[in-house]
Amino acid sequence: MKIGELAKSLGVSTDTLRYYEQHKLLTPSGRSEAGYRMYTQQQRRQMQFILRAKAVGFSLKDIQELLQIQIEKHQHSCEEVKEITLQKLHLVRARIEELQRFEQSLSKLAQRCCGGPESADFCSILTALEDVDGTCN
Amino acid sequence: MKIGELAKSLGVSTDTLRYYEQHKLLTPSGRSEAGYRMYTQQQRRQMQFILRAKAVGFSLKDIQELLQIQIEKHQHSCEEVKEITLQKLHLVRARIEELQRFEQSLSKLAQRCCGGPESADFCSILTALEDVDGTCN
DNA sequence: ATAAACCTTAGAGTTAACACCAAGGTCAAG
DNA sequence: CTTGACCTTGGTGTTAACTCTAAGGTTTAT
Repeated sequence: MKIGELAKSLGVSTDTLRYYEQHKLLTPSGRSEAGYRMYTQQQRRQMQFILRAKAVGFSLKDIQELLQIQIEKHQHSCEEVKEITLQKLHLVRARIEELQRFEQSLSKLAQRCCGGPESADFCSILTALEDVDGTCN
Repeated sequence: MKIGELAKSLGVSTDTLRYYEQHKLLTPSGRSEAGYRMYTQQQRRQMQFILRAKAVGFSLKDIQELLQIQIEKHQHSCEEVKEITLQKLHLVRARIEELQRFEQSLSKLAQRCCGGPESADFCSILTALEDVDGTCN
């Protein structure tokens, strides 16, 4: 299968497939006479693995590791795989907490602001950001 | 006050202050004879405004808008300010939801994996990522 | 035979918010 | 008078995951 067919069948761009090749995530099985990249069902499955891993939040760098392990499964342990997963989980949770702090601050600011058409001279949002004691949180 | 003094008093780098100047967030009040940037208390307050806005999750681009409004308050309405705040709030919430989906998937994957020292041949995480019906969510 | 659709490489551009570097000028203290 | 701390500009580097462009070769359908 040529790059365009694989791309279309998975809903990604050909650029993405070439990018993944460059970054050692998916190597075509070979080249046609004209130099075109050729892919088999095996590569298609690997690309699906990549897409599923992306869908659960793994970065391409994580996925590289996971692929390495997947390809040589019996040389690796469950522990390794779980470790990668847990690390990502912690990272995601930390980011969620940071964003939740933002959410708290922003929703409080928004709640206290009348949001009307009057001049912003006494806007509570601006005041909060200006003043030392403006409650931004 | 010179750039280094302002920077130190606010816990930012001089690079940051120059960057903000380039991006129209904070312009020094003038230059000394030697060409050094000079700042007044007014600029210091503006920088604090910027830092507080950053702390609640606004991007520098948002802050540009907010500053514009703050500087010419009576030509703008509360509505505008609240609109910026609400837009950011929606964006933050959307990002949180995306990350929470990641969190769900990752924690389920992690829970089902034994994480032991045995070979990854039958690792449930890898299996989930490989199979069409592998429950990644 | 030619046009449309596909493929190739290499490289630049995108976004955010800085950090870092080089080469040089300035200022205060001892 | 010299050392060290500070300042200047202009430029490059960082991270992630692509996207786009240019200039050209290939295949397929009519």
